[in-house]
Amino acid sequence: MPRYLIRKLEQVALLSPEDRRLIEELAHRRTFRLAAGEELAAEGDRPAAPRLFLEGWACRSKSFADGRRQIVGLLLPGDFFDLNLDLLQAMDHSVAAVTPVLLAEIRRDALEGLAERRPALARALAWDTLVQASIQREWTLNVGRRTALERVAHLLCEIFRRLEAVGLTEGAACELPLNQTELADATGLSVVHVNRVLRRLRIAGLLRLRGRQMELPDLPALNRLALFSPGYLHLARPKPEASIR
Amino acid sequence: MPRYLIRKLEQVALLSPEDRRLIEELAHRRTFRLAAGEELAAEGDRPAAPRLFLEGWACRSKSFADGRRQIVGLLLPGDFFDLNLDLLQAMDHSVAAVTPVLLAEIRRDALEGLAERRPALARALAWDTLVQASIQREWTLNVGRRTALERVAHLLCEIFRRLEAVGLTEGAACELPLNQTELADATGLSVVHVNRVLRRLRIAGLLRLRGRQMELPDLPALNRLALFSPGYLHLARPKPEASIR
DNA sequence: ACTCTTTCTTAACCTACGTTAGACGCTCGG
DNA sequence: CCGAGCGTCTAACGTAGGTTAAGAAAGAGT
Repeated sequence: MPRYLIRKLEQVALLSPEDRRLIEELAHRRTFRLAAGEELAAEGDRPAAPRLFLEGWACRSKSFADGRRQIVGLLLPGDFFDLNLDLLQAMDHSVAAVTPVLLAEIRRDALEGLAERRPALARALAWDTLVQASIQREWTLNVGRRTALERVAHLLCEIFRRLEAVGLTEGAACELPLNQTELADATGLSVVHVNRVLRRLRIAGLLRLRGRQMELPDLPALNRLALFSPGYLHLARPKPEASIR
Repeated sequence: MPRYLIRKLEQVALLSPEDRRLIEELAHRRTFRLAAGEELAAEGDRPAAPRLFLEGWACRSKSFADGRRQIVGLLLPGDFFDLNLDLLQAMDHSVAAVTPVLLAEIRRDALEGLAERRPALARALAWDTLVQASIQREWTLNVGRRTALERVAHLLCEIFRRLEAVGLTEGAACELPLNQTELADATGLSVVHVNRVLRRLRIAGLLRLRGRQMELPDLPALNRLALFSPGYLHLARPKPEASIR
């Protein structure tokens, strides 16, 4: 069931069969389904138990009273939300399902003493948390210093690479269940401008969209345009041709 | 020596004298000094041992080959850099001293088994990591959705509140060793525009600058202008009058 | 087949911010 | 005391991206 998580962790850690069994066990206890659009947690809520995304996309977002909204992160299959977040008093952001979602609740006690019992697994989970932090820094850079074109392109490159890491790409194609409003909120742009940028990418032959699927026919060119250097994802086996450095 | 860290942690956790002794011990082993402007780590470097900032300011930044640069975070006295970062292969960002800095190297083995030996302390350290992540999300929101005026104001509010948490404010005043270039890089703006915004804040009576000190004569008004709600800092005792929610 | 609703798309216009340029004042080394 | 170098400040102008508005497409439910 938690095959995406396992696939991701195995890119950077050697998991024993016992580790894999433990992950399965972690993830099997209690699973939930959410419909697209449903909120998992709202700003101000008391954080609940950590959860693992088994299927589907969600996003973290923060918003102002006047309606401005920023998506501050994407949660893809195999991602945790949030391993330790329940130490905090109140959520500082919301989490909402973008597509129908399947998730597993992780019981806190299952993680106790993990560092001693299964050090490789504990390290892999710590690695995942660090990567989430690194992605967050890249997003700050993205909205802070990239142009609109670079920004959207970068988001697409990141999504593709992250899905690739969990085996959810097919050739140059993958899912893209975000609508243009959501792309705008993730990049700090207006919907209209996102539309303009997508058109330019399409005309340049760098992007094809049909329904909720996207295809990136010339990934190296898109990576270059986006100033995408995949190092920040800290994956062990980056595709050499996907790198600009 | 690590009094700022202790002060910060005691806002949210009950530390036993033994915990405090342990922190002192952690921090005393090896200390370093860096001059203003020196780099602690560069993008691509292999991460070193975790460090604790005892005195002085530093910043994390990422940049492009064409010179664009984004400061993605500030490291203030009492902050860690980075508790677990040495699990990663390569730094995804740089860290540079903004002022002369005093820091302590934390030996990894000192943290082993901490969860069992000193659970309250281990939780306090995990809390600190989570707060860093929360701040990073707020920065993404800041550069993504706030106007230039709000952005700069928000940065000032955050700096003030974080310094207050470690006891480094005096009345309405605190240090601000960042020059306008650095403020621009932290907010995703140009230097010229930061200057314009600072002028507006000064004229509005919300900011007074002399040398490397700033004074915020009307903090509630500045908080409102900045859309600053201190919840994301997850401090236990927020000043009620400093909140807008 | 219909509406209802959401999403996408484009055009016309506007503004918040960036860019370029230069003046002015520190401070620090010689 | 001088200049070099850096940081601050301001003005003039340019542009990337926002806003408003409205039509076209695409689903979703009946």
